[in-house]
This record gives sequence, structure tokens and C-alpha cells, in this order.
Amino acid sequence: MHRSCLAEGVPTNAGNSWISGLAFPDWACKAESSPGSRQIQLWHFILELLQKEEFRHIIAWQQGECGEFVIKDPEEVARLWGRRKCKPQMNYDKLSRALRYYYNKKILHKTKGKRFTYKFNLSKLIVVNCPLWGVRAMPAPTWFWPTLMPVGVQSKLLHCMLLAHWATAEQLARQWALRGPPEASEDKKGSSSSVYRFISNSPTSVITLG
DNA sequence: GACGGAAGGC
DNA sequence: GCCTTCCGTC
Repeated sequence: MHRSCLAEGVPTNAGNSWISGLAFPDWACKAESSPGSRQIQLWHFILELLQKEEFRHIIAWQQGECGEFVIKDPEEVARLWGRRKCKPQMNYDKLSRALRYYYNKKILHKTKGKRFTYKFNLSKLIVVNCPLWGVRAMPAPTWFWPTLMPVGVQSKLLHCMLLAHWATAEQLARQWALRGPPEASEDKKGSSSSVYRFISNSPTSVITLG
């Protein structure tokens, strides 16, 4: 993998990634896993930054708002993005233009009235198998997991599911702090496909659910 | 600051 | 396709 201009301090994909004490496997953060592109996508990079404690002073999840985040230091985020893409002239004006292209794609939308605040679109994301939302684990409906699913579609679905999990990771961490992870509780029994199971398993095993 | 059109690169 | 760059508009 050549990233000669990758600067120190810029998040990479080496090893597992963490958010609020939850481990994400390598594949979850692989820039190269982005469908249709061999290069990292901006929204993926944003998620990388949001995952890491060390960048919390420049970009962070908005408390109490699932999927919403605030860019606290726009020029610094742009600088990091520019380093990652080997575009030293990158600035927030250009980065924000790229973010605005996500509006039509329903990946992001702007939180009106709040400066530098955006929100990942979670409205269409998967709510199944999320204990926090009171949805007991159930087999994924057939419309969601078709028997024959193109690789690209699988990847997109996984990205969507990841987003959903990221958005609830804070709450999960709090729950786990009180009750311990599902593997230590009775929740793991039966056909329950908990969030923990999704996170810890390989994408292949996730795909075969249902 | 935020938006979106246009052109262009890869 | 996904930006990057530039720019006019609000």
C-alpha cells in the first residue's frame, strides 16, 4: 500500500479500530473496501477521525444526536484530509463542497442552524438486531438479505450497518459498563444476533445471517 | 458559512 | 464515480 505522503497523526487503517471501547475489525475501516473506488472516501475518513480519541478536539460526535457530528476545527480537518489525499491545497471550502455532494446521495445532511455540524443519514439504516432500540434479535427479512446479493451491495449494506452501530456505540458502551458485554450475559443464548456478534464476526459470517 | 453549478482530474 | 477547484449567489 503506497501512501508516501501520509503524515503522522493522520489515522490509518492498521489494526482494529476502537470507539467508546468497542473494537471494530480491520475490514470495517478499510478505505479500499469502499465500493466503486480504490481510494478512501471522505465520509469514511470522517468516520475514522470520529472514532479516535486523539481527534476529538477537531471533530466529534454531537452528544445526544445519533449520527450528528461537529467539525470543531474545520481547517485542521481539511488539512488532515488533504494530507491523506496528497492535496496540500485542501481547505474547508473544498472539503465542504465534497460533503455537500453527499446530500443527494443521502449519506449526509446538514444540520441547519448549527455551524460545521453535519449528520449521517440513519433514517434508512438497519434497526434490526439492535438491543438498545428494543428490537429483539430476529432473522433478517428476506428483502434485506437476498440469497444472491452482489458483492457491491453487500459492501454497501455493511457500510450502512456500520454507520448504525457507530451511531449507537456511545450508548452501547454505557450499557456494557453496567451489564457487561452480551457474551457475559444471557443475551448471547438462542438465535440472538446481537450487535456484539455483528461487530466481532467477519463480514462473511454476517452476510450469511438469515 | 452554506449552497450548488461547472469544469476537470484520476 | 468521487472528488478538487473555482466561483457566483444568498
